Amino acid sequence: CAFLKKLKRNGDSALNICTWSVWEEERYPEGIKWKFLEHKGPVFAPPYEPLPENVKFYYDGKVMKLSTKAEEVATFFAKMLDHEYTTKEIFRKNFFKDWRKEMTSEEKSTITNLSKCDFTHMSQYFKAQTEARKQMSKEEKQKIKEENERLLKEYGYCVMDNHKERIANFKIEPPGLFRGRGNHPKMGMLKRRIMPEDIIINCSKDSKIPPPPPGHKWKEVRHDNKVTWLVSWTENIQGSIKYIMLNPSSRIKGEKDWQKYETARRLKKCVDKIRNQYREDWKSKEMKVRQRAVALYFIDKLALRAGNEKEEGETADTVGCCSLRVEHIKLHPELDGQEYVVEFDFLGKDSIRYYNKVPVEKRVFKNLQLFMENKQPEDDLFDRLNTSILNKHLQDLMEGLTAKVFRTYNASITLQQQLKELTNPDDNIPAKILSYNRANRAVAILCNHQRAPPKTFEKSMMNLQSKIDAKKEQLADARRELKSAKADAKVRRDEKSKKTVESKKKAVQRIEEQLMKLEVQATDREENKQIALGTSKLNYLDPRISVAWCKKWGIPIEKIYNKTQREKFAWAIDMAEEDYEF
DNA sequence: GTGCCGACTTAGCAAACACATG
DNA sequence: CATGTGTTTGCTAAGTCGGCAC
Repeated sequence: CAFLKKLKRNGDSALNICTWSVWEEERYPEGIKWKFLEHKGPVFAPPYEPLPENVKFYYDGKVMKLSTKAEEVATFFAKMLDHEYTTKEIFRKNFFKDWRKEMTSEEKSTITNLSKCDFTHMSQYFKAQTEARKQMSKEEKQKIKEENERLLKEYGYCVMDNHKERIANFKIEPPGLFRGRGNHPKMGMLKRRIMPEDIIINCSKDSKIPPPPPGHKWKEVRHDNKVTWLVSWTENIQGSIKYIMLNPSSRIKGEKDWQKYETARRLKKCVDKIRNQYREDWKSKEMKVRQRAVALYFIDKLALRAGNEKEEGETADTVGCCSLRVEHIKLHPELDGQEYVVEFDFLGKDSIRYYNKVPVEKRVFKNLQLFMENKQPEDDLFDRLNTSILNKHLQDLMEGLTAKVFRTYNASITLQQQLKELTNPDDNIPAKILSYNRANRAVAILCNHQRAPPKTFEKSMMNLQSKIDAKKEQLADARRELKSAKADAKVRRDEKSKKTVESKKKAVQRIEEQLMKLEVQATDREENKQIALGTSKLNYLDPRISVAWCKKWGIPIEKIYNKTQREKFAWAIDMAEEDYEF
């Protein structure tokens, strides 16, 4: 459809005109995700293989032979022995409770104290296994690789409408011990083995329905074309549903991704109005409206998440904007020469700490003081607000607007601005890429995408530094050689020595360039110590901005996106020209 | 409104892999 | 060719948000 393709090229939203994809030949009515879906079902975790006889478990110093079920769960713990969390009280308590459920009554009556359990022999056995796997011959490794490829080929793809699509996670999660992030009350609980009887298959009626493993039945086979998943089951820790879905490279995911950025671009058009509106609302007579307006200001300015309520005791204690509590902020009328500073300190998604001191407008500050009046530290800051109220309001301001759109919008617009600001036309490619990474980094910092500093960070920095030192020496040598060659040429005045000068010059230049590249690399790495760029790149930055930037400055797209990322963003690579504006 | 569920996106970490280096 | 290092991929937990029942 040439018309739609042109719309796409111009970056205009075809979505405003129709809700189906320009990639798809056929149109879908509202809510319909596909017409035909065929797949081979999931791959189950390999069955438990009992330990060899010579691997012993000891209870209270004495050898004890465990039943297969109890042994399996014991191996989960043994495999984690080196990990810090097996020392944690909650982890141990949860594990022991669930382990006991798997024991025979005899085992249950004997094994009453986890501290008397000795898993070290089992642990050593697994370590030896890991080691042996590493030492495998090339042929053996090749064989495993081929087996994996076979599995991928057989189960890793499906047919959705007229396309063969890659499946994201076709393997069922194996049983093990649950480890939540942060201080999770359920850490150590047994994540049970998923059986075909737990599995719901979703595919089209007229497709070849995947057969369950011999001797088993599916829980259900359904034909729901209003959803995108192929397989689902209910997980036993939180009771939530898990899905098998398509890879980000698929039409259905790509289209959704595109749509997400188009919504963010629509926000761009009305964000000024919305900002004026919430600034007005700071003065509202209604408490609810004021809270809503201050929360929205945080979401917009600081890219905070919406912050749904969570069930207490079921998950780690983390918050987002609407669920902030009084204890998470401190108000400083004056701090380090700045007025009206709010100090945030709370755990967000994945228990990542958000710590920030932000000067805010006086009205916001005064409102916060008001919201905190007569409250305990553990009380909600925005007691008249939740995500549902906020999102309903946002919906009124713009169709399709929700709290998370602000994160997408601010991330993408920041990238675009930073790229404009930081890219120096005279820079060479590595320096331009450094600029790109810095722009990316600005976004990651905004979104608080942190990572644990790599374990080998210091060492790797030192290695890089010594490389730089070596290169500097090499450069000094090359310069000396050039100098003497020049002197030589002056005396001799023949062609050969002139040529030598030229080649020495080139050598110096080459080394200078290499040195610069290394120094750029060092800067980049140092600045990136605790920052994770991947998440924003993958989820928040309109890929068309990056594609356009690459085109504009002649940077090969491979320098910015690796293979997987290029597959995910194929739609954008295909679509964006160098003049694309977010 | 509130609580709950279902579907989907977003997230950091660890294992696997690829590639450079000695 | 082994080894070490940086990059990529896999894994799955943890969010968002809409819809439904009460």
